[in-house]
Amino acid sequence: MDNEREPLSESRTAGVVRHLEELIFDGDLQPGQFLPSEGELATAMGVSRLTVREGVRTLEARGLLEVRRGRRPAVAYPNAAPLSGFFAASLRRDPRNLLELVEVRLALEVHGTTLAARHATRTALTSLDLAFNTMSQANDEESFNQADVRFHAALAAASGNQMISFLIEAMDEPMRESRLRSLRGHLARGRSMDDIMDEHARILAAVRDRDARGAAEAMREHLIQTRMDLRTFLALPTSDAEG
Amino acid sequence: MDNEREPLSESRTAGVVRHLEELIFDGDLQPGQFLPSEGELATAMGVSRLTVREGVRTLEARGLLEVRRGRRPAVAYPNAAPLSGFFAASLRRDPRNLLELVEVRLALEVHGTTLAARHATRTALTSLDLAFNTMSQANDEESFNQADVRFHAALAAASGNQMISFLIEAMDEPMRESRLRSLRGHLARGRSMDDIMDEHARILAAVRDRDARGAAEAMREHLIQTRMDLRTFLALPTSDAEG
DNA sequence: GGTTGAGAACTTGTCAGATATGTGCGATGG
DNA sequence: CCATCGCACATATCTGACAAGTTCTCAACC
Repeated sequence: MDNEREPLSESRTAGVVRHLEELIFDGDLQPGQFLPSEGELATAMGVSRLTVREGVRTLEARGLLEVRRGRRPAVAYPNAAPLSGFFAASLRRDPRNLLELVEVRLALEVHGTTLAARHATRTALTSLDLAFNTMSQANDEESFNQADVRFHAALAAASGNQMISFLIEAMDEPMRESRLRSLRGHLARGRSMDDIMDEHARILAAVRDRDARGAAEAMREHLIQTRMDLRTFLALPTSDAEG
Repeated sequence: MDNEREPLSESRTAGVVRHLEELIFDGDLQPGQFLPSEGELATAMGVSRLTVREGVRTLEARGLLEVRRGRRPAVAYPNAAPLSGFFAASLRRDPRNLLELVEVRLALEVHGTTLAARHATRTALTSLDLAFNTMSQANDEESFNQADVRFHAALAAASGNQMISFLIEAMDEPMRESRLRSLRGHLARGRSMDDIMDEHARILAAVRDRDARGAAEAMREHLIQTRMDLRTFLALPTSDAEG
């Protein structure tokens, strides 16, 4: 019972999508540069403007094009929007996916921290310092969380691996709410803000010392604590297994 | 000089997208179920069918809808297509991103293996066995690689974390070509297929023994070898740093 | 009664043409 | 030289129409 059936010939919209992809990838178009207008593309490809529009929409949703009224479509700078959309949709579909996302984040951040300890440039370390200081001076939950996000983003950036950066960044927005919950759980467990600052301080020190293993371990411990905080808030068993 | 300008009121298409998202997420529509037809949606939302179509296309690109000619749009089952598209686009934009992807994969697979050792069900172990045996009996490059992919996919699935599974799966297709390169590099380094099988055997054994730490370590070593293989093929320095 | 098959009804895919509105550039005037 | 005002161009959206694929209905047939 193979119910799958390939269309005999790809739809015109699919053809437009492929054509546009070729323009973007193989057409020597740099991010920020403009494509021909919808009308021009339509006549060039022998389809109606409507069909071009649908293709353009598809590539916009994939984060490859930037469309604004009155301007021609522009090649987008690489960005994490598609990832962000994916994670956000996963969470909206089933909030239980939050715990899965936390695991992904743990894996990526621990490895990212390893890389950061090895490759962080001076400027990367500077922005890491900045975020850390902002955190320590924050006097309300909101600004603290904001600085916390910036710290982790700066650390991901320090890894020199943009893919990791994008993934971390993409999870920030969908997990914004969970950060608050985690903080509540943290306090509910009788722990203080100083603990959190200590954890971050250890990470920062190890990265600065180029101690890859120590930095990874510090990050791992921090994220395991965070995971327990979240589980506490969600009233789930707080297994303290290490990984 | 803030050149950003928010549109005074969101475009109608954006409104349609939000409306459709609400239908999908909050509308008690299960994957596989159908939305109202484009025409019905159009009259219900007071826009033209064209506008509805653009919204539908957007959500299709995000992996939330499945559209086929003659049928109404259906809610899609959660899938990794958007992730796959993202990774593929990243690689097409700049093949150097391959090494970054390898790092992401290392982070996720190592952690996924840890989870697999802890949580793998009996059936998950069975399919892992199956993939392993298929690998060992493969007699050409193509079928070997195919079984290799299945082994890693089964391992990711055994972690019980669908998010990790999706991410691994999403990287498979874009990295298909690199797998061949890695194999070439492997042989170029004077190593044999038996080495690869040994590495996999160690992983499998540790997972079976519920030895989370050992499984993670075996996977890490395997992926570091693979990374070196790839670097050899690409004629890059093969740093053997651990992480 | 159950099965099959031909349409009918519905739905998406695509086209054409038209209007509204935002962008950018160049002419114009101070 | 510089600000401003149009005008050409581009996207956003609508209407109406037809082609082509899918599903449902119902009658004819075994």
